[in-house]
Amino acid sequence: MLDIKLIRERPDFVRERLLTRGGGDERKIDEVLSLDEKRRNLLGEVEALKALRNKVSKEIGAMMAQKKLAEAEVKKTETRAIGERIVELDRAVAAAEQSRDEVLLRLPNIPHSSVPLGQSAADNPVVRSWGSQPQFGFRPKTHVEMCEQLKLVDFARGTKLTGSGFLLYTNLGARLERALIQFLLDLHSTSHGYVEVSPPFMVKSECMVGTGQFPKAIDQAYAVQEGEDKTTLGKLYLIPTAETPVANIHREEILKEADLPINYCAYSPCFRAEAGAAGVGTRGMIRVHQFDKVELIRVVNPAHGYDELEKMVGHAEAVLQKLGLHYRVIQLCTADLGFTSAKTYDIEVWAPGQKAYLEVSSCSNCEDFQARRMNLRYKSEAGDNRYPHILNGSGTALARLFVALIETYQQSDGSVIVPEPLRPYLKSDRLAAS
RNA sequence: GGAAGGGUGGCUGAGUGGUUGAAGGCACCUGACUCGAAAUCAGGCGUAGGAGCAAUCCUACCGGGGGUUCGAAUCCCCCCCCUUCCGCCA
Repeated sequence: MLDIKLIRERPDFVRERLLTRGGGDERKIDEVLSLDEKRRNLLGEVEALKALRNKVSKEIGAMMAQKKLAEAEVKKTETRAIGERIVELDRAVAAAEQSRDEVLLRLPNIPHSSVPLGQSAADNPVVRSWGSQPQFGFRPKTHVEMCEQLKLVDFARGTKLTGSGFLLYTNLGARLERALIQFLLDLHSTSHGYVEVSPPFMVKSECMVGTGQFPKAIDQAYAVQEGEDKTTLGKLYLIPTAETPVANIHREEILKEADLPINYCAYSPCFRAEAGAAGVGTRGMIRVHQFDKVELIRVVNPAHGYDELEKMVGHAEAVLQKLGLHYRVIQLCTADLGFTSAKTYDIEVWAPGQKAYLEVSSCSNCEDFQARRMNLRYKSEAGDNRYPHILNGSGTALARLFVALIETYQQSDGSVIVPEPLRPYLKSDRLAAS
């Protein structure tokens, strides 16, 4: 959530920055300002009345103590009307505040000044790349062919169980998935200084608001119903990423400055309705409704937010380097930036069977945008409460990593060589049809 | 799910309708004393919103929400959480 004070004091700056996103949100600034002014006017009015009521009530108390009962009764009768007016105005203030916040909660974050201007994803610059596209002496297969031949994933039965976009990993496929999760968690927790956590896979709507999925993207979430109790429907949501529960761990808290930075890594399945994406890359494992991911979350001092973002990208890149997978890092331009992010790098891994780069990580600094929504603060050395920067990065998403891995390491005989770092986890150096 | 007890400031712990944003203690900060420290003494010490150039002032907050009242931490209703016991259960 943007700071209402910033909008009040520098509306032109906010409008100009939002304009670079191309979403038309800058047009809502006037609405926010007028709702905010309405709220403040009502607030001033009701607070003056409350001050009056408090004063009179004390006077009544004093009269009662002096046994001037008749006089007190007269005052009480006079004051009754003030109370009624206060109730009305309180409701009006709450309504104005709610209207203001409804608009405010749907405004995206302001892009950082270092983010390149652009009109679409086509304008995202490539920052660097690592390795090179592997060459094959044969036509490389797609992961779909390979999964079927090696029986790594049973697409048909996954669909039978739940529907399209849900995967049934089988045998060595299931083992590989589990090996990858463990490899990733071990790497980040032992080599990169992240504390491993294992969060709930369902959260309350407050958490979804905190990390920015709600209210705007509520159509992308799966809501849960408890047993036959229909009143519970919509109270809990399946998480679209571990970022949601993990970034909210300290919501409503005031941390100490010395507690920062806080670094968490977590595995979770991710549930995404992908509403409106039907028909787009629906075949195979590239775009599914449930996938595994290891997420990195950092809560840092704002002074170091952007240095820490660079480091976090490095942590995600280390995954692909260790696995020997060719990738490139791109920076999202203003038009492609996610709702909560001020600056984002995406990491795209090369998948030879797809002849395409697949996004396996997105690393963002959301600055204080999420901290403000979840009321997460830290007490500075100076003694005042401030909002920390919250960073999130995939380290990395699994279904696509799985794809890149088997497509990259496929052999002419149809088997897959397992890269060195995974062998201890998989207890095998090769995936082959049995 | 049932029963009982309980949720007050960083901690502890008073407070059952009227200068209580909240006694006392601990912790913390500043000053005095001291070569320095400890002890002691004096003062300070919550969060948020609003008005104001500022000093400062006002409003709200005692788990959350609603109600009664001129006035609620205190009374009433609903909900949440914690502890213990019982039931159920991987």
